[in-house]
Amino acid sequence: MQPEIPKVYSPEAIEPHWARYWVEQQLYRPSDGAAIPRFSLSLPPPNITGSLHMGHMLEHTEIDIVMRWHRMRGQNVLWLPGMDHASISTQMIVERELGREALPDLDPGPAARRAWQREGQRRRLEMGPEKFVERCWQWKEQNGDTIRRQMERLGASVDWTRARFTMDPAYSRAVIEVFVRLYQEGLIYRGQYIVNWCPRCGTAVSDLEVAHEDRPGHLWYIRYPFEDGSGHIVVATTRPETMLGDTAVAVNPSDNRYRKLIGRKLILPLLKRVIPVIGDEFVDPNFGTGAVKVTPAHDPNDFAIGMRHNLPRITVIDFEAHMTAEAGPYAGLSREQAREAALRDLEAAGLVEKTEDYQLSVSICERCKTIVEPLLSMQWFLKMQPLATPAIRAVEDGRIRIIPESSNKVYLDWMYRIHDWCISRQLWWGHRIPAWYCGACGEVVVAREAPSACPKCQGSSLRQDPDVLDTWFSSGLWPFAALGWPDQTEDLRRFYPNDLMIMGYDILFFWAARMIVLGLKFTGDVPFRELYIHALVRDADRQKMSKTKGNVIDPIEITEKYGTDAVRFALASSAAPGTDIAFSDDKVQSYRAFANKIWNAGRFVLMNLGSLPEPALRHLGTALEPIPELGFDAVLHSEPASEALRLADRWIFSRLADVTLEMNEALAAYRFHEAAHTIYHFFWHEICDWYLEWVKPEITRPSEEPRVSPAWINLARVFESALHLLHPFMPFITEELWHQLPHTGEARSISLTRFALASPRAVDPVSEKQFETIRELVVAARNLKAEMGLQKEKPSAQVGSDDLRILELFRAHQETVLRLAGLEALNFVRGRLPADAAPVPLASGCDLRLFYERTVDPAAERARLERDLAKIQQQLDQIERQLSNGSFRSRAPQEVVAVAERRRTELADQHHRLAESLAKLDGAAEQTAS
RNA sequence: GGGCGAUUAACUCAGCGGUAGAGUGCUACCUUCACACGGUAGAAGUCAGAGGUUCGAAUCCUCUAUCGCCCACCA
Repeated sequence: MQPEIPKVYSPEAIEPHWARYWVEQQLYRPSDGAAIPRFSLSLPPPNITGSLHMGHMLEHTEIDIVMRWHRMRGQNVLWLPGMDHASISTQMIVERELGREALPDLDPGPAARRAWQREGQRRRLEMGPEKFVERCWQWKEQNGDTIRRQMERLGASVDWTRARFTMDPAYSRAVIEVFVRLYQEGLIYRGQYIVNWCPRCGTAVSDLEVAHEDRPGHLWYIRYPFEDGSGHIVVATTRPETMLGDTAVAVNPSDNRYRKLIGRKLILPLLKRVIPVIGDEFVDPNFGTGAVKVTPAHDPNDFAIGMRHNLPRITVIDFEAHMTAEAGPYAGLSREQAREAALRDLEAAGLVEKTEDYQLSVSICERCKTIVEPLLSMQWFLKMQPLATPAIRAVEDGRIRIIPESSNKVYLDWMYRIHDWCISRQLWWGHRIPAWYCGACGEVVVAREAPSACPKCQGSSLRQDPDVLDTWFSSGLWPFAALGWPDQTEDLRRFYPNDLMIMGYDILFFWAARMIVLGLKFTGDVPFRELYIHALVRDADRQKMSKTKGNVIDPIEITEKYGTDAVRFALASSAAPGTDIAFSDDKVQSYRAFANKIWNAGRFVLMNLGSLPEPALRHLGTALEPIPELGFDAVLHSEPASEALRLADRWIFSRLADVTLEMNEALAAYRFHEAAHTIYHFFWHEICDWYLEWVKPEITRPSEEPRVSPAWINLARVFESALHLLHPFMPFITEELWHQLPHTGEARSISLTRFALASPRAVDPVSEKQFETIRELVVAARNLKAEMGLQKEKPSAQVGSDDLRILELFRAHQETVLRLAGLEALNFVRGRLPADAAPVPLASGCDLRLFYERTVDPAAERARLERDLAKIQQQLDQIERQLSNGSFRSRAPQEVVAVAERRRTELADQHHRLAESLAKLDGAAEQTAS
């Protein structure tokens, strides 16, 4: 007994140690040789804005499982880590920090957050870009470090020597290179267009960063009088304040009500501007009044109409969502105030025909929830159409496989309808746009490096564009830029394209689509061959985790509470593709129990190992060295062993082979939950419940032999094999236990060993069948004992069968059966047992009875028999119904019919014997009664 | 307005054409020398509803209901 192995597993006692060990030993650098096959993946770089959340942990767990699995199958694995500068998020968080420093006394909460944000923004503008960006860098150093420590703690087997940050000088060079080349090809352009403008963030955002929310609102019907006083047209609008910027009213030219009015002039109410009635196909005659007010500067549709009809664009709302001077008397009001004022004035002028309640979809800034204002502004855009075509083809022809398949359609639908991408942001933290403007002649210079003079007029007053690029522009380069592109580095050559990418469905468009587009454009190859889309982690009530709801689970906290392995396993076993994960403490607890089970199984092995003499240990160490697959069954079968051990060993190795194949298949298809359940069940309910119990006497018997018994060797092999299979899911506990097993030679980590023990050759249906037969007997005996209330006793039992081979099998394993079933003795009878003993009929065709002193309550006995009989009856009915169906026999596969036949025979036999026992019982009762 | 997904034991979820499964919880018994974060045995489900295809459907098809998500330039 080694007292230093505690009974209850404490993850905190070993996990930090191995986490450090893996990093310090640099175990997860791929080898330098040209060893193929390789397997590569670039980590979706977490934003430096925060610490890791459960979504990251799920993602990192899934990736780590795949990486460790491939590594243990002998592949040269690169998992490249990194972090993203997250332009807009970081800027907001750093602003809030500044605000908090200025107003430290506010009670934390939504109101305080808003106040800090406002104050922080003010302070940012005060301090200027240089100082602010410096603050961001400080934040990055601090937070990047936190994230890295968290990843280490969670056991991510990444190669830290290759870590990248999206604003590293080398990475920034790639970003500029891409921008310049796209510009030179005419794919990047600059222009005044309607963009989604967030007045709170003070920047343009892309379509994807705008969320839509249905809110109750109104539809106001407003009269626009004709210039000549001959009546009016009624238009319907949800945003009356924008009418100040109207430059036309549009109707559908095919609309008979309005057709003849096209070309006439209206007087725009409130501002008294004269605007024309125009005809445009866009207008839906069936909506509202069939006449639309056109505001080219404040609505994307109207902008398009304006383009077609050459309408003026009048900006009446500014970048802070206040009314401009163009709004006349409303100038200076907020958009909300302007709406009220305009309605009041229209009402007063009798121009509001009616008001209807109306459910409208408002656009809000994904980040700060402020209502987005479509505004005209000068921005940089990337033309997507020409780039989308190859990106569509790559997925359609299978060069990129998206899993699960349903995501394919989502991706393609979006790609087919793609719009140009606004890539400039009015922010300070990020990649500065490499464009310079000449103060003298207005020339725009896009270049890799700051030009010293204007190439057109030689003027020297060049000013760089103050804006930065959308974060996703730079992260879109991740799979190749992180490997050193634009230089043709060795890493790029060896690890690009990546074999796999794993991400959540929430960033499929933001990121996956852009990586595919840019990867194909700049490397001529796909960025990754497979894309696995994982689910989102929600709380126990399926709510999204969010700080405001207060339901966020911190990965480190829960990891410290239950152990990383338990949390990882809980995530992996819940990760069925397609559905989000409802995550709860309960789940983790049950896998902590699993870890404890593994620990104690290990303790059992190691404790007994401790009692072995030194030479025996060396012998075992040698036996545990990886052996070539071919040698496996030779070793298994050549060792002399008792009949009993050979069956248990053959069975467990057969199951081990099955399980290994199943797990490999599941993991290859990213069915993490399936693989997890398979190993869970195998370890607990086969290895622990049956195999360990079966071989226990052999193992616990003290030995002074220099060579350990075959039982020992096989136990150690099974246990080590199970550790191998578990390792990708539970790296810490398996690493610890593996190191405690005797190994000869250099043993650096279980994660670097190759799993070679499970040969398909070990699959042995005969042994599995024999084992099942014995298990049925043991379970039936235990059951009967419990039924009879004999749990505490050790009764004797009798088995009867016509099948001598089964009796022979039981006799050979008599000792084991007695021990596992808790029986005193077992005797064998050729033929069936008498019905008046009310034996239990087994599916294998045997009868089992117990001998006991106590007189049995006939009513209880009867209840048992009736219950069993009813169960059998039901099953029998079902199968008879099936077999009596002629078309089943003629149409179902032969195999299926044969199985059904066999099953019917078994059931009919059991049914017959139960009925017989019941009849005897009734007969006896009648006799007693008479 | 389009599209996708879910609906299976008290709870959380697997299974997705051939005898209804797991974990948790529940019941009874057991502190037996790996483990009470344990062991043994057990109870528990007309697989949302209605049609259809099939020898056979929880599984495929259609419709309905409820819930959830994504996309969309209907003022």
